[in-house]
Amino acid sequence: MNLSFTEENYLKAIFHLNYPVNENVGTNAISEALNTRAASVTDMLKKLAEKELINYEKYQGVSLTDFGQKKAITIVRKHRLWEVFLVDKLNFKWDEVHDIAEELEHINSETLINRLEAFLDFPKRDPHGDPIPDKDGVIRSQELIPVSKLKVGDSGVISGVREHSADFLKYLEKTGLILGETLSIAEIVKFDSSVMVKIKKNQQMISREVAKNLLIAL
Amino acid sequence: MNLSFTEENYLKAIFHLNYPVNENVGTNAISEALNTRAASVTDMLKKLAEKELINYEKYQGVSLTDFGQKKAITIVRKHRLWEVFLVDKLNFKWDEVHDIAEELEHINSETLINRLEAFLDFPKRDPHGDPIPDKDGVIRSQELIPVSKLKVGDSGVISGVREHSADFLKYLEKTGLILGETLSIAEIVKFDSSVMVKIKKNQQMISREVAKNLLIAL
DNA sequence: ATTGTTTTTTAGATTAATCTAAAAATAATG
DNA sequence: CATTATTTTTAGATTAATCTAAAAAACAAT
Ligand SMILES: [Mn+2]
Ligand SMILES: [Mn+2]
Ligand SMILES: [Mn+2]
Ligand SMILES: [Mn+2]
Repeated sequence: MNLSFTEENYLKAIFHLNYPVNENVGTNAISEALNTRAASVTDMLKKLAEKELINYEKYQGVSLTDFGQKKAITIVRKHRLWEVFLVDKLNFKWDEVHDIAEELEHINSETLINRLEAFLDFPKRDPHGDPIPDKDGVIRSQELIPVSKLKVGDSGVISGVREHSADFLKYLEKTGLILGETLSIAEIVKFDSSVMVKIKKNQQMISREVAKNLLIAL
Repeated sequence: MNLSFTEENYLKAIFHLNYPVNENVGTNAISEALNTRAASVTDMLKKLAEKELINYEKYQGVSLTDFGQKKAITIVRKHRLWEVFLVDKLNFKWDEVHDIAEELEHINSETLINRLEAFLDFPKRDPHGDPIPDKDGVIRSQELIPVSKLKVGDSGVISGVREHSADFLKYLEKTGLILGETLSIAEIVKFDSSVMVKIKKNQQMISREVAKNLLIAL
């Protein structure tokens, strides 16, 4: 079955909203994620349910069917592979690729995406540390912990972000909080839960907000 | 101004239909090229005229404005650069790339396409021999002549095709009529204008239909 | 249990892109 | 040039995706 861009965007939004937990997603959550009105979402949910892509019962929220999940994962796979292409081959920065990938993810060709994956040497993660689903839709995700959950003395490798806005990514880049760097916790400020972190020989303070959105592999 | 995929496809169709001649294009010609009904075309022409992308007067056919021409050329540029990418980097065959490029050509990012061009080493022609417009929309086209216009004894380099169907391209590939090969005319059959051509040491017969669609640089 | 708040759905419109059927304009032909 | 044939446009509908305003259901809190 061939889906419209819009339908694909809905599926992907639902996927992200209930991953990895599998709770039902509400209409309002989707409408916020997609910048549409709740009424529009209801209409679309009916259509997606009709196509057996989601499980939908009035007023109860939705979840993806296996079929819908498969479709959603394919879109995520394409999105992330294209991001790798943009960064690795075309020298885009990690804060510049999202919108372009948002369009490229809808290009329709399984061969294309499999060849792209091979061309990129089967990357495991995208430029933001997010895992790339394989051809069969399997996601090998590593457990990552936000800096805000660490204790003084803990250390680990910066491996992902929870927030993908260009502003946040640029901030991280500028202050050296880059994927792959080893980070340790020097101090947690009682007053506002700011965190003093150490990377290489440098110490720097990050806000709790930043700490919550920066993910570490232990 | 941001155009829809549909609007872009109309502009490109109009461009191809009156290139390089600059005669007005009729409604029916467009409707055939795009597989839509003439009535739909009329509606769209009004909209494109409203946006000053085409010159349109009822019953008189249309031509692109400078602005529309610029837009159309950008789409052609993107189409052809993506085709080069698919063939050169992802190992697609020249008969497999058209449909995918048909989608990729609508991805919206000037930076993307300029970087892609650099990544591909500024190719001058796409896999079918068609010239790639530069960043400023300039098309450096070489004069190509169909084999059907040549005389016995003439020779030149196979440099393009007039027909882009996969069937035709596969046929050429299989029979060794490949871009870059030098071809000469051994004989023209009086009866049906079939042409005996010579490539390397091999002679082979091609129909007039094929001869009309195979282009040679002298 | 009643009332108030939030979430979700329905009702009714709108816009883009398409279609069929029929009318109008243009082009071709005897 | 009058008549036919072809091309193009209009009229009127349809489908997808959206919206606003209002009703209905679900949830929360006295
Ligand atoms: Mn998208
Ligand atoms: Mn990403
Ligand atoms: Mn296209
Ligand atoms: Mn081409």
